[in-house]
Amino acid sequence: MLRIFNSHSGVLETFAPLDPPKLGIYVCGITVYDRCHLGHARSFVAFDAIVRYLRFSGYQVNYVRNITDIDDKMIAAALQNTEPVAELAQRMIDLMDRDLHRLGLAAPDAEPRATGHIAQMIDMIERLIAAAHAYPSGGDVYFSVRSDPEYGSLSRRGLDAMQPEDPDTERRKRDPLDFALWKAEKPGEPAWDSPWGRGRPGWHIECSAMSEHHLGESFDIHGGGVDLKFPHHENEIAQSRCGSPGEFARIWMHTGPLQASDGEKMSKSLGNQTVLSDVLDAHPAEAVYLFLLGAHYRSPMEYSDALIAEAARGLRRLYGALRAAPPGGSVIDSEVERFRTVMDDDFNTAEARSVLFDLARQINRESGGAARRAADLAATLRHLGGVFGLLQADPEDFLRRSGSGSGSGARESLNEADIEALIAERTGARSEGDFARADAIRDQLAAQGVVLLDSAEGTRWERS
RNA sequence: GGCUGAGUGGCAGAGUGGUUAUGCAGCGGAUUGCAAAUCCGUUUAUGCCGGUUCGAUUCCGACCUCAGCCUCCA
Repeated sequence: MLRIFNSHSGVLETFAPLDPPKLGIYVCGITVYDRCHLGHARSFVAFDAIVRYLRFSGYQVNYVRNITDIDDKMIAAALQNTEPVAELAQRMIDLMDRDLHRLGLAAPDAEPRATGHIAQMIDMIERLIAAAHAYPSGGDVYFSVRSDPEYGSLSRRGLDAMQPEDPDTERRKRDPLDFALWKAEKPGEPAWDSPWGRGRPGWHIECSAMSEHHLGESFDIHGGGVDLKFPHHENEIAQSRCGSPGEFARIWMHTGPLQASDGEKMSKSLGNQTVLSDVLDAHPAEAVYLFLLGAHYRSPMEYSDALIAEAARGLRRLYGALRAAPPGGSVIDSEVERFRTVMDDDFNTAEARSVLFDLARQINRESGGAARRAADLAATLRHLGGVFGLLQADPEDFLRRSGSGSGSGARESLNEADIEALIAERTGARSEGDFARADAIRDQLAAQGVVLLDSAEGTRWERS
C-alpha cells in the first residue's frame, strides 16, 4: 500500500489513482534561459526515482514535465546574448537533454513547451474572465486573487500576509495581490495575438493550461521544488480551480532544497549554482544519482564535491559486490518486499538505498561460500538497483573505467594491454619471490590510477 | 515579522515509545608475502529545558539555532 505525503493536505495519504492502472503526473521543469544546475538534478532525480518506482509497482505512468521557454528571464537573457528568445530556448533545451540523459534520467512521456500552448492558455484565460475570476486591463489580463476564497490553501498563507510590491503593474491591477495571466506586448519582445491584443502569457498560466491539455482537468500527482510552492503552485491551483470544473491535481509533492555545504541554498539569484554538466564531468553519473537518493526527497540536503566523491566510493562497493558474485541467480522475493515496503512509505529512497548496501554486504559475506545464494543476492541487487536505472553496467567495465571512483579526473595514461603486461611481469616476479620488484610495479601502476587486487584466482585490476 | 520544515555519532543521512539504519572516514582484528578488496568488531549519536509515560531520540509545551518561502528560483 503506497502512501504519499500530500503537501496540500499536509498529511500522508494512501495513494489511489483516479483511473488505475493509469497514473498522470505533472512536474514543473525548468525555465530554459541557462544550463541545468545540481538543484534541478535533485528534483528531477527525485521524480525520476518516483516515476520509475510507480512503473515498477505496475502503474502505467504518463509523466509530463514542462519547459518554460518564454518569460521575463528568457527575454532578459536573450537580450544580453543578443540572440532570439527561441534560439536561446532551443540551445538550452539541447544542453538540458544532454545533461539529463547523461544523468541517466528516463525521458518524460511529454515535455510540453509554453510557446507551443499559447492557444490553450488563451482559452483558459477567457474562461477565467467569463467566470469573473480575471479581468483585462490595459492590454494585460490579471487574475483576481480575492475572487478565489480558497486562495492560499497550498502555502497556508493568509492574504494579509502577502505584501507584493510591483510598481510596474500596480496601476493596472485592481488589487496589488492580483497576478498577470497575460502581459501586453513590449517593443522587441516575442508576442502572440490574443483577444486582448498582442502579448505573452504570464508564468503560472502555462502549467494550468498544459497540465489540463496533457493530463486532463483532474490528474493524480503534481510535483516540483518547494521553492515553487508559492507563488507558482498557489497561482496554478487558483487558475485551475476557478477556470476548470475538475479537481486539478489530487496530490502535491514538493522536493526539498539542495544546499551547498557552506549552508547556502544553491540559487540562481545568489549565483552559487553548481552547473550539472561540471558535476557530471567530475563524477560518474550513477554516483551523482546515488548521492541524490541518499536523503528523503522532502528533506533539505547538503551538497559538496567531497560528498559526491563519497557516494562514488559507495557505488564502487555495490559494483564490487556484483563482480564478486557468480552469474545467474534469481531475484529473492523477500528482499524485493523489503525494498517495496520502504519505497511505499512516501518513496523513502534513503532506506531503499540502504537495502542495496545491505545486499552488497550479504553478497560479500557469501562469496567463496554459498555460490547459489550469492548469485541470487546479486540478481536481486541488480534488479532493485535497476528500479532507479542503477547498477546495469558490467561491473568489471565500470570498475576499470577511469574516474569511476574519487572523481579525481581522467587518467587514461595506460591502456589495458600495458596494464596486463605489467601485471604479468609482476606475477612472474612474485612467483620468484622478488617482492621488491613486484611492489615496484604495483606502485608504478598505482601512481597512474590503477589498483591491483590479488586473490587466489589471480590478480584483478581497476582504476581508482 | 508571517508561514513551512528541520536540529541524530567525525561527516552525510534514515528509522523508531523499550531491540543494528545505511554510506564515507577513523581505530582494532581476520585475510594477504606486504597491500588492496572483503568480512568481523569498534568509537559517551539523538540542540536545550520542562511535561506525559514503567520507559522518549521518537508524543506534548517553551526556548535556542538553522534552512526554505513571503510574487526570479527545481
